[in-house]
Amino acid sequence: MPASVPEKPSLEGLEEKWSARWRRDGTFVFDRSKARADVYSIDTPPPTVSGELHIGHCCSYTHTDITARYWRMRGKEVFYPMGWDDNSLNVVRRVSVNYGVTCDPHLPFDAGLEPPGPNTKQKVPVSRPNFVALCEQLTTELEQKYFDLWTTMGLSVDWDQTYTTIGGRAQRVSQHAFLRLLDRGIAYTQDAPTVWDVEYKTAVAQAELEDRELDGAYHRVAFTGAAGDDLLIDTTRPELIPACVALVAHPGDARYKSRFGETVTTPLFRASVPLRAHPLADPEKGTGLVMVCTFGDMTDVTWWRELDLPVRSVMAPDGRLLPVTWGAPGWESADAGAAQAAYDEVAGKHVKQAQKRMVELLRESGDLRGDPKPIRHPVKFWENGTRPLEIITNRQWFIRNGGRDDDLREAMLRYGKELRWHPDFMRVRYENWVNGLTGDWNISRQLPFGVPIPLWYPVDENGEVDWDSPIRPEPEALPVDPSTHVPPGYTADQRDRPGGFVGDPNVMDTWATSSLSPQIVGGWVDDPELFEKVFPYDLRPQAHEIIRTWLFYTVLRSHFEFESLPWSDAAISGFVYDPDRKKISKSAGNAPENPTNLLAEYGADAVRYWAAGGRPGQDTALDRNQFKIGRRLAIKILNASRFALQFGEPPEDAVPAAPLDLALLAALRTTVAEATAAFDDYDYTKALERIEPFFWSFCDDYVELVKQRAYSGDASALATLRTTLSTILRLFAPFLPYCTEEVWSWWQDGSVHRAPWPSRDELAAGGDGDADETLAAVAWALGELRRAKTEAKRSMKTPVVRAVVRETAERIAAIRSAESDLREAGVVGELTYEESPDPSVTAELEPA
RNA sequence: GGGCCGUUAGCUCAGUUGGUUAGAGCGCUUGCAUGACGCGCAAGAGGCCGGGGGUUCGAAUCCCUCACGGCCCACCA
Repeated sequence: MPASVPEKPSLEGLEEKWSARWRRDGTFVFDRSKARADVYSIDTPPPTVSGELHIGHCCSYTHTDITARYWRMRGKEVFYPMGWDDNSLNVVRRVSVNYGVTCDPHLPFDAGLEPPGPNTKQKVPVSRPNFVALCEQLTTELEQKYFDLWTTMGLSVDWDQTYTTIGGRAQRVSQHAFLRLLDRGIAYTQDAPTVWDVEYKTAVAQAELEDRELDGAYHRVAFTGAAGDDLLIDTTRPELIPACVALVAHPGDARYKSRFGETVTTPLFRASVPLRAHPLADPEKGTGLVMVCTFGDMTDVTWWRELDLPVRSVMAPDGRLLPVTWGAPGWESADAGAAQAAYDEVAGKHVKQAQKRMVELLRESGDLRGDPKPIRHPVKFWENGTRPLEIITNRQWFIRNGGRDDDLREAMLRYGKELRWHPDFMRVRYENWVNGLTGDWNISRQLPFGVPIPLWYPVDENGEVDWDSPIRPEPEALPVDPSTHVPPGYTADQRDRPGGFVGDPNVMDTWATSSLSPQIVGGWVDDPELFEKVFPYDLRPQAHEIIRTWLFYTVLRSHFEFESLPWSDAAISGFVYDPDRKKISKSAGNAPENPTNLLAEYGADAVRYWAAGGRPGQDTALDRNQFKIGRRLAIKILNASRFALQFGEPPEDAVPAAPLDLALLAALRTTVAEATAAFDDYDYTKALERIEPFFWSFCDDYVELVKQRAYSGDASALATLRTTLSTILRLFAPFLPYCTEEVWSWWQDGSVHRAPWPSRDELAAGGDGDADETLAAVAWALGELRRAKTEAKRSMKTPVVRAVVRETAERIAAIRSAESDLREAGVVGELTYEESPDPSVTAELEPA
C-alpha cells in the first residue's frame, strides 16, 4: 500500500486542508492566455452582503460549482467569478446602523470623516461618496464571512475575479453604459405618471411591484348628472374624489349608452367631469360606472392617456394630500368656496386619515349611499416597501425595454427563444413577462444611496433648470457623483445658482447596475482583452423569482451593447423548503438548519451531495437524511479506495483480461457515457444517479468477487481496480471535491479537479462494448448464495458444500466465465449448472 | 382571471420513445464479526403510481376532467 494511504481514513479536516491547498496552488485561477473557444465562463449571481447566507444559497451555488468543476475537467478554462451585491436597501440599513450615519446627498464629501459607530442615538448625516465608502468598508468585512462559507462549501471560484455592485468599477461601468444609451436616445427623461413609494419617496419600476392582499371597502358615492339625477359609482378610494377627472362606463353598457359625453358634477367639490366610454370599464363591477382619478391605479393612467384627460393631482410624494386652491385654473368648481371648505378637511392628511374624513363628509352631505362594503383586495406594493404605492407625476429617467416598442419586444422574445433554459419551462416566465410589459423601464430612484445618474443641468439667469440639456461628464472622469463633483466648464460655487448648474438628484435602480454584471466582472470598460475571452458567457445561474428583473434586464442591456445574448445557457434554481414545506428564508439564520451547523455536523461533501439531488428549477426538501447518506458515501469512497490501493502497483504491462474485469469496465464505460451526456444537458442530478449505483455495485459485488485474485496479486484484477478507482474518483469529483481530492492525493500527482473527465476511450482496454451480462449474472448468483446464508442465519463466510445454478444457457456461460471468482466469493465447494427458464440457485451449506 | 410546475412505498426521489410480477436510498424487520469500511455487510417486509373518465391488445407513462400543493403573471374601480 502506498505510504500515503492512512490506516484509518476520515473526513475530518479535509475542508480546511484542501481549500487552503487549492488556494495556495491557484488550482482554480483563470488562465487568461487561453483562447475563447477553450473558455467556459459563468456570470455568477452576487449574493447580497447585508444578511446571512442560508442553506438555500448553499444549494444553488453548489449546483453552479458542480457545473464549473465538470467543465474544468472537460478541459475548459473556467471563468468562475464571485460578486457581492452591496447596492441595496438592506445594505443601506446595515451601514446606517453599523456606523451611525445617514446618507444626505446635499452634503459635500468629507475626506476625514470619522463615523460615530453603532449604538449612536443621533445618526450623523454624511455625503453620498462618504456613505458609499462606508458601504464598501462594511462589505469588505462581511465578505470575509461569505468567503469562509463559500470556501468551506468548496466552491471552485477564482477569488481574483470578484466584483461588487456599488464599488468604483461597477459605478464606472454603470454610468458609462447609461451615457451610451443616452447618446442613442435609448435612455430618455420624461415627466409622466410614475409608480411611487410614499415611504421611501421614490419611483419604482414595474418589475419591482408585487401584490399584497389588503382590507378595503367599496363606497357607493353619488355624482350628479346633467339633469340633476344621481349617478352612482363604487370606489375604494373616496379620498381621491377631488382628483376625479372623468366617469367611465363600458361603450356597450345600456344604462349609460345614451349619456356618453354628458357633463357630470362631482360630490362635495362640484367639479365638472365628462362621462366617457371605454372598453376597460367592466359592466359587471359595482354600478358599471367608474370614477377616473389622477391617479388611483394603473387603469386610471390608461384612461387618462387614452381619453386625453387633464391631470388634477392631489397626492404629495410623502403620501399626504397636497394643498389645493379650488377655483384656480385646473380646479374649477361650481362652488369653489364649498369645495375649498371640504378639501381643507383632508388637505395635509395621510391617505388613510384623509379617507376616513372624506367618508364622514360624504355621509354628512348625503352623497355616500349605504354603508361601505368591506372587501379584501390585492394592492400594489414595492417589493421593498411597507405602504401601498401611489401614482404621482414627475420627471424620471427611462430605458426602452419593449413595453412601448413592438420591434424591441419582438427582439426580446427572440432572445428568450434562443437562450437555452434549464429547465426549459422557465422560458415561459420570461415570455409572460415580456408580453406583459406596459411601459419602459424607469431606472431613476429618488433614494440617497446608489449609483448616481451622471449628469448635471444648466440653470438659466432666472433660476430655471433646463432639464432637456444635460451636461455630461468627461468619459475619463467616471464614476462621478453630481451631488459633489462639478461638471466640466463650471466651478463649485455655481452649484444651484442662477447661471450655474444643478446635479441630477437621482440614482439608478440597482438593477440598472447589476444587469451589467457580465460587463462589470468581464472588464468591458477597463480590460477589453479579458472581456473578449469571456463574453458572451456560457452560463447564467440564478433564481427564478428574478427572471423579470436580473435576467430580463441583462438580456436587454446585452442587446443594446452587443446585439447578442449575454450567455448561451441559463440555469434557474428552485428554492429549498424545510421539513414543514415552507420556504427557507433569511430569518432561519439561527435555526439548526443554518449552513455552518450543517457543514460542521455532516461535512461539505455531504451537504453538496444533498444539494446535487436538486435538479435545475426544482424545489428541494431540506432533508437531514440526505446529508447522512452523502456523508456515508464520502466515507465509503475513502474506504473503498483504501481497499483498492492496498495491493500495490500492478505490473507495468498489466491489462484487464479476466472476463469479470472486462465486464466491470464495460459497465463503467456505460456509466461514463451516461453521466457525460447528463452533464452536457446540465442535469448533474441524473449524472449522479448513474454514478452512485455503479459505485455501490462495484463495492458490493465486484470487490467481493475479485478479492481473492486481488490478494494473490492477479495483474488483471489490480489493473482493473486502479483503472476503475481513477475513473470513479473523477466521476465523483464535481460532487464530492474533498474526499475525491484526498484519495487522489494518496496515489496521483496534481489535483483531481484538473484531471481530465473520464471518457469511453480511455477505458477501451479489453473491448469497447457496453455493459454485458457477465457482471449482472455473476452478481445475481452471488446474491442467491448470500440469501441462502442469510435465511439460514449463517455468516457470509459459511462454506457452501454443493451449489446448483439453474439458468438459461447464455447466462450459465456468462457465470462460468467468472466461475472461480464466484466460488471464492461464495466459498463454494461443488458447483454445477442446469439449464432452466426459471432461474434459481440451490445451496447446501456446511452444517453449523 | 391567464399560465407554469408538481402529486409514485412512512420519508427523499428515479421511472428513457406506453410493453411481462413498479425501482433506489433512508427508515423499519431479521440476521452476520468476512483480512477496506459496524458511519459496515446480507436478506426481508412495505405502493389500486392524487381521484374520475377515455384511447389501446396493453397506461405511472398518451388525451380529457376534477382535487390538492406550490410558483409566475394580470387593468384588482
